[in-house]
Amino acid sequence: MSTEEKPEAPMYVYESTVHCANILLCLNEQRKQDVLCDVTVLVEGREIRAHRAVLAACSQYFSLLLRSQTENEPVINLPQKITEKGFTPLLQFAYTAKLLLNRDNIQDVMCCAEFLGMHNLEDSCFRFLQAQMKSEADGMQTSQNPPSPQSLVQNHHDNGLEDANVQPNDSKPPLPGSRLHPETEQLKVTTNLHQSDQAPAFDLPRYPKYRKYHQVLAKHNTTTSSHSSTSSLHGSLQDTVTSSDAQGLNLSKVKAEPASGEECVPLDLSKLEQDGLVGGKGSEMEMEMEFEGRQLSSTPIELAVSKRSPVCLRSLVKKEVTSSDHCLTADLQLTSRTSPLQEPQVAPNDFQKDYQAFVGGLGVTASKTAEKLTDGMSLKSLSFERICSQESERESDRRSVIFSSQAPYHLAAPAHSYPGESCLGQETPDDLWAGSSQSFPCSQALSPTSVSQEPTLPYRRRPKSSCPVPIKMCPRSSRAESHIRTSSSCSSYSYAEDGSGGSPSSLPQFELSTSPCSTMARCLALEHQEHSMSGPPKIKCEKSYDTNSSDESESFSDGDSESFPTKEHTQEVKLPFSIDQITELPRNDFQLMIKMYTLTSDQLDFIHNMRRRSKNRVAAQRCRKRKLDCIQNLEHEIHKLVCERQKLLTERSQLKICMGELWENFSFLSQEVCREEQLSPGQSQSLYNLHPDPVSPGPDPRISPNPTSIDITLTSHNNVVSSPGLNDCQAIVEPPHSHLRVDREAVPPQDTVTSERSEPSHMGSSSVTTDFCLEMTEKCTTEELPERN
DNA sequence: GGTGCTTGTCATCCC
DNA sequence: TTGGGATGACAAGCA
Repeated sequence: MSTEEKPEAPMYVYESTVHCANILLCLNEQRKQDVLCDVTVLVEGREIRAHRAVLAACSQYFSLLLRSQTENEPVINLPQKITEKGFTPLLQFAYTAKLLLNRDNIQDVMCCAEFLGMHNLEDSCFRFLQAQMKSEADGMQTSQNPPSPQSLVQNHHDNGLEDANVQPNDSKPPLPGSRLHPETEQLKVTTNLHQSDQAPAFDLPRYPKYRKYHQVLAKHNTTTSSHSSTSSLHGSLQDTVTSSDAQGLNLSKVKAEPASGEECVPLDLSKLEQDGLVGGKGSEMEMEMEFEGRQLSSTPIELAVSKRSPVCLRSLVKKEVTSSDHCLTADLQLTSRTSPLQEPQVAPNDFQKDYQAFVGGLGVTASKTAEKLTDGMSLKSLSFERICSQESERESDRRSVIFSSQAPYHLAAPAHSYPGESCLGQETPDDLWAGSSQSFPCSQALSPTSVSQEPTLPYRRRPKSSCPVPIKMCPRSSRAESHIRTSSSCSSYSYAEDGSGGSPSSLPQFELSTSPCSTMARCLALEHQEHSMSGPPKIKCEKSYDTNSSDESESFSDGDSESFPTKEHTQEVKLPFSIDQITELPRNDFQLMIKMYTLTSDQLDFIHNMRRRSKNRVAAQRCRKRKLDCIQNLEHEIHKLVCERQKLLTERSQLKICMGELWENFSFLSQEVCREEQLSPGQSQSLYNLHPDPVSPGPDPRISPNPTSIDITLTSHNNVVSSPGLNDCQAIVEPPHSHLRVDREAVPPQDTVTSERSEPSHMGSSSVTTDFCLEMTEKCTTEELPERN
């Protein structure tokens, strides 16, 4: 596949199969020639030749090192901590976007990757691809307008595969520089995820049951966040691994590892079963790109599917340690199998050889890809086979996508799961249909695991609704339905009424309610087709009344016979799907599912009633929870307000004390000033001129220039401050309601009250201070008045 | 048997 | 028009 031999071949064909580092190589042939094979890396004394640009681009370590290194220093001696076992796969990954991991090298690879700064290997690869496609689309827009990855993904969605999770995580346009160091952005996203997924701190409700409900809800949210939050991947995965220890490595759980995790690489699950090469789809992708230039039809889907199966390296290590004996081989599915480097156990020499051949003969191996296309099984097929090995292979592609997209939702549900049902792979074909709700994404949300986990709780257990039971339908009879619910059976469709685990609102069905179900509907369709071929297994979905059936019938005949026709008492509704499907499918999928079957009006009524009740049940639970939250919030607000009021009251009392002291001081100072005024009238005049009233500048001619004294008396609420010189001058302040009387004129004293009240702005030098006092007093009184009232 | 709590359901409104 | 969410009211089970 040497590009030298195929100069006309688009460069992106080559780069599309390699790691993002090679984006540097694809710019032009000249530059590529400049950077090829110019560095020798010494790993444990062994020489490994590599491209300077590749090294620099794929590793922060090399990037920094080579930046300062001259062309005359073609040898890089890696530290001892970098082993050949760990470095070789990484270098191979840099060229092929294929990371081969096994139990022997994974630790070394992780150490090397961490040391070299090769984070987000998968992400960088996806970004590379997207950037490539985007740039390519931009370049060819005038001639061909090739579909961008986003549009392809959109088309993919429009085609019905609207799995929200089946998306490349780099749907955003790549940022400049994000190709080489995408971890910055990814870390940001991770942080946001972590923040947004933080389980809120729940205030425990007062009521015991609600408290229990909230506790479980909080626990669930924590669990969910741990699953959705990258930073807590390890812990959650540990739980997962622990739970799956009994069954070995749970592939579905592995597949459901969040894709946004740092230091995560996608895992080709097929490697768990066959330690050989896969990536047929990747080859297919490459071949399409190579042979048809911009034919990317299947690429985004493959991208999406492969993105659905990432697994964290650390998680892999844990799995390796705990349960897995398989050789794990990470495969981005974006690479071809062209390079012989991709043998799982790559000897260093082989690698050198291969990678030199890779340099010189990249194009040569391309033809081999086509030959190998049919050999390898894609991630889709294999994972699907792993998950649903009983399914026929005639629709393996499509359905593998479906089930691959499904699988994570089993993980997305809280760590608890049905014992023995957590792995789809364990399902029998019958389970797949009759128990389809078990494999149903949302059904996990309603799994009565909490019941099983809390066996002491005397709640009504919810039988496996996925196994439809006979249901007596009493259409349009609320009473009857109420009996159905409250009877011993309660049952076939009621949740575990512990208010917690079985509470739909407390479980992640809302998080899962969108996309997976559409695929599930497709599954249903497929299942339906299958079962149509072998005879529709008309499942009797009939609500049983268990031991109280006689009582129930009595109750019907006693009190409820008026509310519905008698003939409906014993009417049985046979439904071809489970209760979970009725209640949990999204609207479109639900309608789609209904249209698949020919249902009678009774069946439709029953289905719609059940669905409505289910929805309303959940809504009621949410509503009550909200109500309780509101009450709690209000109580909290009240508590805060009471505390604040206490604080304000204390502050006000302190202010009163301060005000009293201020008045005393002011009065005393006024006395002093008045005495001095009496001694030196001229100074008083100058004082007036220096401190004019801000409202009426300049001394009022009617005011005597020589006030003898100012007597301020605060008469409000017994805070009376009298000056010792009442006889000399009077400045009476009555703070309440602006009853302020300031008399600075000793002569004539008889005018003081009226004149000052009518013209408060003519208070001269003391007016400023008096205004302040007035203001403060008014503030005090106005604050106190409402309290008195 | 009365009471309080919890939960499911219905009716209704609204989007 | 239909579906669904929100919510008050009611009924039943349970301790």
